[in-house]
Amino acid sequence: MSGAVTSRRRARGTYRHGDLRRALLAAGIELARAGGPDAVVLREATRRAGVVPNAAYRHFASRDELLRAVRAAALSALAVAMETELAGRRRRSRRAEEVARDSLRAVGTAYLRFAQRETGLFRTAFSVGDDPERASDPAMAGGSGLNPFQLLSSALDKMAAAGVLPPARRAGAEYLAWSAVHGFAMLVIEGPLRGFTPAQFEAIGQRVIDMVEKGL
Amino acid sequence: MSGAVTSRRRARGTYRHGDLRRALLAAGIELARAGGPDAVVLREATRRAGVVPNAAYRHFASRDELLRAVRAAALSALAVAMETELAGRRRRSRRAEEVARDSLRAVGTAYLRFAQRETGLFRTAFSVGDDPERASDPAMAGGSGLNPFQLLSSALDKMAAAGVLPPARRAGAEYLAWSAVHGFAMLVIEGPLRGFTPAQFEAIGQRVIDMVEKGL
DNA sequence: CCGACATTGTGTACACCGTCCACAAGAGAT
DNA sequence: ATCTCTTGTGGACGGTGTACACAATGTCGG
Repeated sequence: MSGAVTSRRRARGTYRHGDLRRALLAAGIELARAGGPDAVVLREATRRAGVVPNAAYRHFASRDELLRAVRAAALSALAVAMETELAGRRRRSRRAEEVARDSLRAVGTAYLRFAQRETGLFRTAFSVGDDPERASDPAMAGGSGLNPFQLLSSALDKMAAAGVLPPARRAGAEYLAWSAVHGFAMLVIEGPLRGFTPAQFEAIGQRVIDMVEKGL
Repeated sequence: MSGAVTSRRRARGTYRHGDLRRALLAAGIELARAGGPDAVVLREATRRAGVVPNAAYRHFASRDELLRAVRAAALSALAVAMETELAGRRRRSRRAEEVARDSLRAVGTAYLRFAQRETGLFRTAFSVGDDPERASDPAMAGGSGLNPFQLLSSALDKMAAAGVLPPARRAGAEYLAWSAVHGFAMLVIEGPLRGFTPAQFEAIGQRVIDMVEKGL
């Protein structure tokens, strides 16, 4: 009984893992996806990577730092989802006003759908505290290099440029739009609105976006 | 060395505690107030009550059940804050429309201020999953017997009655209003908007409420 | 080629957590 | 006074994050 049975470790013959940081991050993401932030447990990630718990400390200073890395990946995935939704709406060219409005709707809709489809990642992305607006970290950006917050800002800029959003109300509009959509997502995911069917979610979600568009 | 030194237990001479459930709940509330839901740790609560960890299991089936009780208390405190804010605005009598609008603003403002002042309790109230809409539990109501959600509904009813909110848009309006305010609170408390000063919080919070009023 | 050195994974250990089980101390009814 | 039910105690187990010493491996200057 040397060492091949106890757990499912040792699929690897080499002493060195080779790509442990990435493996731990991938395991962490999988855990977050399935169970949200609390499910990101360091020991389980190392187990999945086929490595002893302490090995993680060569790549992350603490469980919390691993969680932050997972969080960045989740934000990045959200950014990609937004970009995809945005691209899908650029079909035929229409009036600039309509395009601008549609950008905002695309961002909001992608946000809500992501929250619904990737609940664990969504919760992980927002249930952890981070330093304020460390916006420049490319780890949480999408293909365009913009993170979710910046994508929203860009949509609002477009609205302001198209004259749909009065300049006086442009400043801070991110906060208003984000608040509404984010709050709705949270209430449905782990709040008192749990149990909504996907259809209800979609319908009321669109009404939330209507409210933003109208009330901004 | 019989038993009087090790921890700070045994301020009590009697074997029976007498009011352990309440003591544990009080300790749990204090923990939640100071550190949010994760800080509600069963063993610490028993320590503060001067009792051995397992004693808690005579009153709560699990840590989770203790947490739910704390959560109910937090919701009740929020309801009270709303009621206070509502009462404070009923100064001179004005037009019904204005009163109705003001009720909604009072509910929203109280919500945000509570989130700001009692951050730990606020997070506890909403960061834990519960069965959908177990609305009738009086443990989470305020002095009026209504819980926060019901207070919001009542404000919206008032608006509908006063003709400020078209009947067609009354249904589901709770979700819209709540989403906006809740989302803002979450973003400021533990999201990317952390670091806002109280003044910013108050100012943008009022704009969020403006948006709701206008966009509903 | 080979030994010094930096990197990365291992082993052992600790404190803390939630929870299970058997048992003892008291309260209340008969 | 005894019987029984409730409530607190003691001890244990498996799980977690993490600190420390050590071993295996890669790297680089000679």
